[in-house]
Amino acid sequence: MPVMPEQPTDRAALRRANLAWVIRVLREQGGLSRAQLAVLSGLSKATVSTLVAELTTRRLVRSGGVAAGGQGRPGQIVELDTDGARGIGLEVHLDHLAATSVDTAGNVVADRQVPFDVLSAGVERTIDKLAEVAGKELGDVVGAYPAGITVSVPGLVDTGRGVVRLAPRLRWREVPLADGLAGRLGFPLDRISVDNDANLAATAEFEAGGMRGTADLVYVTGDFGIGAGVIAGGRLVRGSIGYAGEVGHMSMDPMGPQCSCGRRGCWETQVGLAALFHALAAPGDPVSDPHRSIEERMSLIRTRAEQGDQRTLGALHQIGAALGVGVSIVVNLLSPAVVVLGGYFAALPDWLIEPARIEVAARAVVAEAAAVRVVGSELGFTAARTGGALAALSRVFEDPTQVPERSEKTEAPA
Amino acid sequence: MPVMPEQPTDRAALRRANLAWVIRVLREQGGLSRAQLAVLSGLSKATVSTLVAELTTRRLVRSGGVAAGGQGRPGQIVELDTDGARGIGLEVHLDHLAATSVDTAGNVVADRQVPFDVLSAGVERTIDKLAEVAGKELGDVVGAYPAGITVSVPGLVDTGRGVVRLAPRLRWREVPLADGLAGRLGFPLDRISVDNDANLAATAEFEAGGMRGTADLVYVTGDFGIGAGVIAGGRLVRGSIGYAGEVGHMSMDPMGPQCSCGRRGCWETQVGLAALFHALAAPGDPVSDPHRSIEERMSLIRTRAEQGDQRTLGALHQIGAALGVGVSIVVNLLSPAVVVLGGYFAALPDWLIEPARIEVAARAVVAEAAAVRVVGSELGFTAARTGGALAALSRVFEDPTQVPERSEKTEAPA
DNA sequence: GACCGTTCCATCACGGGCTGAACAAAGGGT
DNA sequence: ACCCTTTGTTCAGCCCGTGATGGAACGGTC
Repeated sequence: MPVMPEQPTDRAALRRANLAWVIRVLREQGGLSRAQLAVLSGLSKATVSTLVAELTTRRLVRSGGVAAGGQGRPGQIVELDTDGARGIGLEVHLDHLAATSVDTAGNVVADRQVPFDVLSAGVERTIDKLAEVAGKELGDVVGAYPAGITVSVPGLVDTGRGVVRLAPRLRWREVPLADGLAGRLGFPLDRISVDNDANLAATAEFEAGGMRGTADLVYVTGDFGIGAGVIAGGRLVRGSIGYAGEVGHMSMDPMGPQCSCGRRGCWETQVGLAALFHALAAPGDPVSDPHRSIEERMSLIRTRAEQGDQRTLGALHQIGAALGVGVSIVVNLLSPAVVVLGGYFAALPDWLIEPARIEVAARAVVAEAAAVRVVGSELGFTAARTGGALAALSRVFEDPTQVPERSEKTEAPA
Repeated sequence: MPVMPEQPTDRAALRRANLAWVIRVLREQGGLSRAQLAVLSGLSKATVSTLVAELTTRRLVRSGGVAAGGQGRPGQIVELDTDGARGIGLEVHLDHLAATSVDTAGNVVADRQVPFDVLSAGVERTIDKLAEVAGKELGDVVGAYPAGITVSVPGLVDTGRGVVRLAPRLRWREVPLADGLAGRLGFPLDRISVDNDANLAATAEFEAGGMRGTADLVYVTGDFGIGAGVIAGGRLVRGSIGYAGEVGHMSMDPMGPQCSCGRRGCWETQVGLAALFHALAAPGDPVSDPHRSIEERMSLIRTRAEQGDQRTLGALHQIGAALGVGVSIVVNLLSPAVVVLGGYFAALPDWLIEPARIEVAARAVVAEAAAVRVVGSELGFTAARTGGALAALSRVFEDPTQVPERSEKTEAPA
């Protein structure tokens, strides 16, 4: 039985939609006067005034001075009240836990990361520690409304129930993460969600950063595993069971090297971190030393590339080209405006991304499709948790009425 | 500047949304009483009654007898009035033009196909003939409201302007098809649209047929070229410039055969019709004879396969497996619930689809993803124009108020 | 067959939200 | 100073969904 795509609308929903519209347009266009909002929306000035008044009592917008220039009475600017609400993103990673808060303008206002060995701690103690980190982050949200918490996990997630179905790198299976956090934090379960790291990184690029508002965008994670987050038509593509974006095992070469999954020539064997280390370092080379941090090893590689080391440059070029071949498949299938390369790809942009661009351009079906932009992520390794924070905040933009009203008395009289 | 995703809502939009909801739910669930509609929608019975009354004056719903069983007063069934509106789908194909009309229940009520050589006729005379065919189809729409016309074209389309950007097989480039038809037919331009054949075939499978309502669905065309139509989350994925679905030139094997695009190992070289004919027939074999129709040649192949011809069976198995490898890439990226194989794939289902299924299942990242169903299209070669008709009709489901009101006097008194 | 309970549907006064016009407010131009 | 322009608020009005009420239709029961 197909699920009904949209709910029928009553008056409250009408109001919610219009409040949400005002928030969205202010977020995208910055401060505007009521009159400008009325023109943009097609609603009457009276309606806009009441909408702004209601949003003000919920501390989602505030007065932002007067508009300069022009003749006639200057408009009073309405802008986002960035102190009104916060979204919180948490991140579970193999070797650390992290938390990030964003305000309604999309600015990161707090970020903390603690080293943590998830494998040796096990599931329960990891959730304990994650709740502790989240609790501190919630403590930093002083006057603002904590809209929600979204946890980024490198694995397959049942977003409906907040359960991590399978995260091989964490050795997690069927972990009820949202429940665990809700219980430990005393935070409402329906405002806690869990999602895949690639999906959230794509969300971050879409909602904030340089690619903001790009409705068709693909984010590719670069780690030992390769994953993708797909945004099409301004919506995250999850697939029928929420497992979209599993591009690491695309078959790229039937004669290629053996993959951990048992098959040959998966994309991961060509462009994964293991492939990078294998291609540019002999055994014993510090670059291959698993005890060093990824950042440190990236820094070593960067130094060698800058010094013109031939083996390093050759390996990077080869991996960049293979990256481009895989990206071209995604591009031809989905025709995004931008492909954002994250993880280690973004750490070595000068040597990986240009070869990838060339390959993508050469494999575009038509010239226009070659106009796709292939860029490194500006958010770097914080993309996933930033995306989580933005995703948590987005519920406010969809339904501003869930934010509690405050006493209107916030300004001192003259 | 990002386009504002949704418009602000005024009261008329509220009404439209609720009218549209009633139509949609009746289309998916069949006839329902007002009371059932009220429970399903959460709206009051009073509101449902007024909605039904308004839809009745527009001849989109009608009374459908009384509900049997149960105690209390039996409900009066409200059902779609299938005579109220029609969607018209046109199809431009290399060797024929065709038209199809569907009623609001999704039934095909008229279908005509005329042989036509698009290449020798040229653009203008093709549009002339297409308008003639469309005019006859419009003539069959006697009392019903013709909601719109959508033309299926095997090529890249600017759906916003109704222009065929590039259709190599038709040798068309920058053809303003919607304008041409509107002028010749005297039909309102804003109700004529043009779309890619794979997109429309995917729409047809999504809106009608056995896969109806499957929100995540991929349709793969099987012809000389290979294309895909992608539906994700119940929405057609067009990509940033409308060129999504160009899967024919996915790089499957760096050492594979030369492709017409200049590269090696494109998927098309493995599973396109040319690959099929090459694999299972020597030169001079009637199966390779380009003067015979595709249907005739498929029939020959089917006969040989049924007789157990080893070369035929081997070739089909090999192509089916290559089909599965490509499909697995799409499945891992998008995680659809169903992949529908159309074109010639659907004409040889017993020999192509089973090997494809095996390959897809073997390449699924996790067991649940292997649950994807790989099926042949039931709509066969009419999928694209049926999808066009359904797409044209869908504007009525989105905004029922565009259908003109009629005099309420339709039933004879007792 | 009369009565009752149940369910369905239409009607109507009510209320919430948007609208359009009128009006006060705040600036620039002459 | 005066006028013009533009902004934002106020208010009566309208539209649409709501909840209550009551008639209608049917099964069950005595």
